[in-house]
Amino acid sequence: MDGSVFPIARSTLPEAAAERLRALIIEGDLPPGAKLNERELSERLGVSRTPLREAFRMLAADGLLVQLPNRGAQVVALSAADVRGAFEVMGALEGLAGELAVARVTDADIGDLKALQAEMEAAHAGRDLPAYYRINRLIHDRLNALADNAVLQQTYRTLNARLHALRFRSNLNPAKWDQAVAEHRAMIEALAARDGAALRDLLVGHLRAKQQAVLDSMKNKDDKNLQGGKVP
Amino acid sequence: MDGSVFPIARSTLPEAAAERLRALIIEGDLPPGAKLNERELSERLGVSRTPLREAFRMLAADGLLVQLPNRGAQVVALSAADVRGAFEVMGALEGLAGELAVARVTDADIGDLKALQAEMEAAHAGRDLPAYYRINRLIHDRLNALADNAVLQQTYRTLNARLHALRFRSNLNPAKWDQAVAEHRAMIEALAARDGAALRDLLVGHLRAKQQAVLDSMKNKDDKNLQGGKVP
DNA sequence: TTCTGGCATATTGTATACAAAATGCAAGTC
DNA sequence: GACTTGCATTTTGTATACAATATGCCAGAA
Repeated sequence: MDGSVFPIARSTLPEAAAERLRALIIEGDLPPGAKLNERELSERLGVSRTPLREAFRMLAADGLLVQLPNRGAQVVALSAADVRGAFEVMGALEGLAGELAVARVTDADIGDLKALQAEMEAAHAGRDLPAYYRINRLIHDRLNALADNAVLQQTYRTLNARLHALRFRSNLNPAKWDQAVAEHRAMIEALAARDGAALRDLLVGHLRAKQQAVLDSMKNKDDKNLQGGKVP
Repeated sequence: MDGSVFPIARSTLPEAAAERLRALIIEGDLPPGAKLNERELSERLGVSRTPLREAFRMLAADGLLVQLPNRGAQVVALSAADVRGAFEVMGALEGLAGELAVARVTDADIGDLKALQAEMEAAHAGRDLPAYYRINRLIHDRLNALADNAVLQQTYRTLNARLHALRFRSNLNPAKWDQAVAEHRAMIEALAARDGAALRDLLVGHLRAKQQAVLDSMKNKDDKNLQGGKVP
C-alpha cells in the first residue's frame, strides 16, 4: 500500500460529551456562570462521571469552562475586557492569515474568491441575511485555508468558539451591512493585487468593527442583566 | 471586605501530573513520538490512572501530546511546517503585544525597560549567556504585561511551551547575539517613541530570525535522526 | 442580632474493578 | 515462504466505590 490512512471518524465518549456540552453552552441552556454538577450532568448525558470530567478538561482548555479545585466547573462569564482581548488577538491572527494568503494565493484562487464575492453581493442586494452569513464564512474559511497554517487555524477556531458562547446576534443594521460588503470587496482586490499590508489592515479594521458591535450588544445584554454579570 | 480574592496556590493532582509530564517532555525523557503507557506512567508518577488521564487531556490541549482513540497518548513530533506555523503565529502575537504596549506604556515603564536593556547589554559585554537569557525573558514578559491582554498572554505561553518541547538550544553564535542585542535596543527606542508600527516590525523580524535559527537546528537534529522523524 | 463552631449533607477527587478494544504471536492455509 | 485467522495478552475506556473537601444549617456565645 502507499501508506495513506483513511481513519473513519470515531468519536470517543469524552469528545461526544464535550461536543454536547459545547452546544448546551452556546445554545444558552448552560448560561455563563452556571455551576456544573458532575453527577447531575452525567445522568443527563447518560455518561459516567469519568468521561464527563475529561470533557470538562477539554472545554476548560478551550476557555469555555473554568475549573476550581474541589469546587467543580462553571461556564465562563466573559468580561468586556476578555472580549476585547480575544478580538484583538483574532484581529492579529486574521491579519497574519491575510499576509500569508497573499504569499500563496494563485490566480485560480482569486477567481474562486471573486465568484464568492459576487454571490455575497447578490445576497446583500437581495437582503438574504442567512445566505450572506454562509458565504461570508466560506470566504473567511478560504482565506484561512490559503494561509496554510494549521496552528493559526486552530488558534483562531478556539477563540471564535469562545466568543460564540456569548450568543450574540450581531444586530447588523443596513449601514453596517453595506460597509461590511464594501470591505470584503476591498479585501479581494488587495489579495488580487498581492498587497499583503493592505489586506492585513483591511482585515484588522473589519474585525475591529465587529468587536465594537459585539461589545455594544454585550453592554445592552448587561443592562438587561442577561450575561450573569454581578450587579453591585 | 472589598471582595478581592487571594486564592492560595493549590495544585490538584492532575495539574501536578501535567506539570511533571511537561517537564519530562521538555527535558527529553519523553522524546517526540514516545508512546505513553498509562499504567506504567501512573506507577512512575505515583498517581492513579484517572488523574493521569486528565493530565493527558490538558497536555493534549496544549499541543504537547496527541491522543488517539483506544491507542493512548504520545508525545507530538513537530514537523518543520508545524514549527514554521507556530513561529508565524507567535510573530503576529508579539507584534500585537508591541502595538498594545505602545498604547499603554508609561514613562516609568520605559525607564524600567531601559534599565533592563542596560543590564542585558552588560551581560552581553561580559559574555554571560545565562544572565542574558534571564534578562531577555524579563524584558519580553514586561512587554507582554504592558499589552494587558490575558488572552494574548495565554495564547503566547501555550505556543511557546509547545516549541520548548523541541529542546533546542538555539546555538547563538556571536554575530547573531550582537544582532539580537541591537534589535532589543531598537525595540526599546521604538517603544519610547511610541512608534507602534516600528515596534511591531522589529518584533516580527526578531522572531523571524529566531524561527530560522530553530528550523536550522531542527534540520541538523533531523540529519542526526534525533527528532523521531520517519526516514523514507 | 451577629458571629463562631461543629455537625450533617452534598460534591468533588482518586483509586480500582470490570469492559472493550488493540496488539502480538502462532498455527493453519494457499 | 507469505498471508490470513483466531486466540492470549496487553492496553485503553468506562463505571463505580470510597476518600477528601466544601457547603449549609443550626445551636450557642458575645
